[in-house]
Amino acid sequence: MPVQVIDGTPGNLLPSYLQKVDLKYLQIGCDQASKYFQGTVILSYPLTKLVNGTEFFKIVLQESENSCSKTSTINVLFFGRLAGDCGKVVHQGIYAKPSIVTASETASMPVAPKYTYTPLNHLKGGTIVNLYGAVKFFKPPYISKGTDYCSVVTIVDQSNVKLTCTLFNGNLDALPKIYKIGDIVRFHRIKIREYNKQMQGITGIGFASLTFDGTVGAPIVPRTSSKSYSFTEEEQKTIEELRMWAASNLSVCGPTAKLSGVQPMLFFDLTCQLVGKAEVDGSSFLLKVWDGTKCPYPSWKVLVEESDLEGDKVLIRRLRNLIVDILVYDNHVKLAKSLKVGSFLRIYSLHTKQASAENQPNVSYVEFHLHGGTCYGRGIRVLPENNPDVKELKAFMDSVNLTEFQSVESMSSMELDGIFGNLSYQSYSQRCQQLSVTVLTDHQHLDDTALNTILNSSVPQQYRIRAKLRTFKPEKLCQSVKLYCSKCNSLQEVPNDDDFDLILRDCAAAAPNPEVHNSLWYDSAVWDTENQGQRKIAVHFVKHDELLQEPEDTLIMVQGGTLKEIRKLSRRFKCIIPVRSTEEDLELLDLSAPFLLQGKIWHYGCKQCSNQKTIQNLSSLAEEEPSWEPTEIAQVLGIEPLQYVFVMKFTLDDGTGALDAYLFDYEKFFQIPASEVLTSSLLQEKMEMIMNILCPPGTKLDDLPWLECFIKSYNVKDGMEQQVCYQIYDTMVAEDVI
DNA sequence: GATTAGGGTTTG
Repeated sequence: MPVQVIDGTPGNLLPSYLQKVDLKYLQIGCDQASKYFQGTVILSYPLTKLVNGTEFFKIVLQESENSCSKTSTINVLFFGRLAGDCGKVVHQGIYAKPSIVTASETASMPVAPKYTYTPLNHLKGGTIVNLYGAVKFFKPPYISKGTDYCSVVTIVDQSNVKLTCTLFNGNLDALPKIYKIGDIVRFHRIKIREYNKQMQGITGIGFASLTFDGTVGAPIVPRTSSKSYSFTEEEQKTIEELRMWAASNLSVCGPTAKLSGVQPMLFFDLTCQLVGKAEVDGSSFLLKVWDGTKCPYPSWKVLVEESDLEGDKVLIRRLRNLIVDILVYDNHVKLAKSLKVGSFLRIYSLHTKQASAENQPNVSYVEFHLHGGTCYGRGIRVLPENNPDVKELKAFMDSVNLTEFQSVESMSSMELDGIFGNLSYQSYSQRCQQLSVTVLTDHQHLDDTALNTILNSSVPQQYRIRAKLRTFKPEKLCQSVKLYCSKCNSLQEVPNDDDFDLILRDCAAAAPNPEVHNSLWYDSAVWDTENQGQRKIAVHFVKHDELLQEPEDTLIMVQGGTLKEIRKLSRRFKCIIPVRSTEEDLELLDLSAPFLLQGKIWHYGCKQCSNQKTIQNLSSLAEEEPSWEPTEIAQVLGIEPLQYVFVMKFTLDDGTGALDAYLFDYEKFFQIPASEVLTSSLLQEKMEMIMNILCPPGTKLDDLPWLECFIKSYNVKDGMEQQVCYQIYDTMVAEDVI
């Protein structure tokens, strides 16, 4: 029997003439007849046959107590009967005393070898071993100061012993693809040595690794760059056991967070998509990323030249309220530069820092820094598209955009499916490029806020929004014009012509008092009417420098005229003030009538806030070169003028929600003065045309155009009830619409 | 062909 299996220390059972040698003795030419070699079987291959039928068996032995040999393992090849006998009894872990020893390399084997894995509490310096472990800590591969990428990985197994491995490779792909704490790794041919009185693992020739998701029950799919690797059912069991053990013995809840969950002064791992990048300076680099959620704090925007920014500008603009700017520094710059826009990243130990502007100490914002160095595993790792976290992120990002797009654009299901694929970027861009029919006159730097966010936010606040105009009120546009008193904030209807006519007729019933005709500052003229009984019309022409001016510069005061006559006069004279006469003086009519008519604009005063003064005060205006400004006239007459405003209710919808926002506009929004629209059919037609563009009748929401608006929320007390209202401002219809 | 780093937060 050429093979004998012995237990315990073999030394005493061997013939005494045999002398134990170590590997360095095994040289070609040395007499090995009286020598033996002892080692642990770290690898055995299944018994097989060579092409000529000879039985063949291979094992790898490792010296048990290696002290100074450079090589600690040796391939042992058995042929013929010995191979058959050994193959039946030799298995991994036993000591072996081979009869034939060769130091030559073997040809590659066509069968899978069986590996031995050393528990972490059985490691010895100077050995090369195979290991399994759960990742307790890791630094994602980074560019070392030498020639290679470096990754530092601390693993632990059921023995509860840790091993920190320093892994180098010029090829990033050859390093373990660890994405998070708790991942399971299998290292083959890792060198063990002592460093600082602790065991250390380090890459050597032939190092290879597999990495597995550490989640209990998750599919066991190895992550590796190796084209061929062994993987047995037994190893699946090993992984599941390690997963179970790690689940209860390893703190795997890493500091991951969504952007929506960031807090200032925090280090965390962010899983995100890169949408833009730009060089800032030699030691810092900008990454623009998003994860589909919104950072709850205002975040900084790092200023870079537009031309330096790489990425889809339209997409960046579209996602601007979800994108955060991350500055990466020093050693991370080189890696950051190499990142591809669109790729999914995990950024480890990202730092959020609260800061405030120098000139606005009350306004704070959050900065995102990836500082230099690799402490705490600080770094960036590209995640593959098939990574479960990436899949989840993509699904979430799709849903974010689906909500927005479903209601606002008609998209095919194909477009929806691949919204973040390359194909869809184009259609995405086209949608983003769709111009708004309104533009902001300020606040362009602000990000859009979704309507549902606004509806759920505290009041008062201001927002930039992008929405569609579903409906508006009043439908009859003339009804949107009101009179507003800025002093008492009251709104009132514009009196109609008939009301004015009635007041005029009332006044005309009383004859003008000749006592008050002609004075130092006006000349008076009286006309009789034909076939209208006693009615007389008195016109008082206000003089300047005791002289009458040209009619187009002249203010006249009219008494006893009808609406028709006054209209006629207003076409000729600059200003008309309807008056009546008392015993002592001329005086203004009731404030239900306009106190001043200038061409087509009729000026009204607030009944509540006006404190009428004598008409004699006008003489002071007449002395100087009179410009007859309505505000000046109102002021000297003690009248609080009412302003014409458009008041409309817009029902806005952005797909996330809908709200009613009031438009309160003198002229800015439509670029039409509210004061002139009632007396100009041309302006009325123009306004109608604009509203037809903003909200074409009979159009589906999907096909409606976009409106960029700035709105503010505010509370209104209606009796006991408090109501939240929204108002549009700093917004106007785009020039190409007008 | 050796070196790189050798876990434990920047200070922008």
